[in-house]
Amino acid sequence: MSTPLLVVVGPTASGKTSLACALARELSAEIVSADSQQCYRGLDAGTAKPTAEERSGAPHHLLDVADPEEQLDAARFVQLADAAIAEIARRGKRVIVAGGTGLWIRALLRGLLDAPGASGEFRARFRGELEVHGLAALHARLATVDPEAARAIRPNDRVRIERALEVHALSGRRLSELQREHSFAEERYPARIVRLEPPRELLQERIARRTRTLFESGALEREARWLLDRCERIPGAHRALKIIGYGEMADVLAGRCTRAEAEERVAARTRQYAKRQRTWFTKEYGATAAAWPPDAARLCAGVAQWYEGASRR
RNA sequence: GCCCAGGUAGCUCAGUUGGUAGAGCAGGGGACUGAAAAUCCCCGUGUCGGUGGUUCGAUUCCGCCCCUGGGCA
Repeated sequence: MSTPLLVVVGPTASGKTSLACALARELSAEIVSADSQQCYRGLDAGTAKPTAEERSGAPHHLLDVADPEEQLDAARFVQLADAAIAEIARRGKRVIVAGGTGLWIRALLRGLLDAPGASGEFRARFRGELEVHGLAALHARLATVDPEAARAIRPNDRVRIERALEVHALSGRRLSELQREHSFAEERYPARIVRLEPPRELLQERIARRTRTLFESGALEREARWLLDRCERIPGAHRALKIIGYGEMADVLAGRCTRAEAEERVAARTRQYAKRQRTWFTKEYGATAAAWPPDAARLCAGVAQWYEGASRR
């Protein structure tokens, strides 16, 4: 697996899609999306998925590969992305990875630790115990089976306590040990990072504009209605209501809040999300200078050379 | 014009039997190994509407004034 990857990262609304499309056209590349929400069918405008025009200009992969009730996770993403990358390379095209899900991109580039995947059975049991004993008791249990993980995980972080206990219950191994052994040592692909980092004020303006359009166009409402209908018929679909926008629109449709309140809430959550992404990408790739404002033509020149060198490795 | 209720953090509000005040949200920073648009942690000085008075001390009590609701005329 030595296909070189040009990886475009950045917070939501930073212009990853349009930059990736521009680069793809110039470099004769195809785009692999690394976005944990755009992979779902039916959630388009709400997840700012590339439009049909953008997609026809540059082939995209890993959009619309699951229904909202199907849970895609980091491991599954890596499998799908590996397959897409191999297939693109086989056709002699270059590969651009673009997306905002830091965990998934890191998993693709550096791998995940060798641990069992999510278990529905374990998680159902965990929920039952949480109900009966409370989270503090479960954190205490983690402290007995994996003290190091218990120290690293905050007592209120239900998701991580659950995962650490899950790994131990299913594999008999401590998550903390597996993490130490793995430590992202593996380099799965030669990668060149392009990190988009717009100034805060500009990003907030773009987020406000995008949110405005989402509400004005009626697209979010249409998709939310579709999703709500699906929730009534298909177990697990309600999970998608956590995606920024859909739950808020569901509140509007149920009369729980006004459109203006929902729009403000959506914009705020998007800003907060963008901040988390900025923190992640700065920590992960802060060594490479941020590309802002992005200059597609200049990037192309440097990147084309890099592809040749990296491919020959 | 009169009566009532309010005016405290960017917003919504709590509170101080007189010793200059704190929640939620917003905002800022951070963590993150199969839920990641998720989950979690840290960060709170603001003429307590204005102005006089009482008091050692007033955001708190009293007077007047201004503003916002609601009611009566």
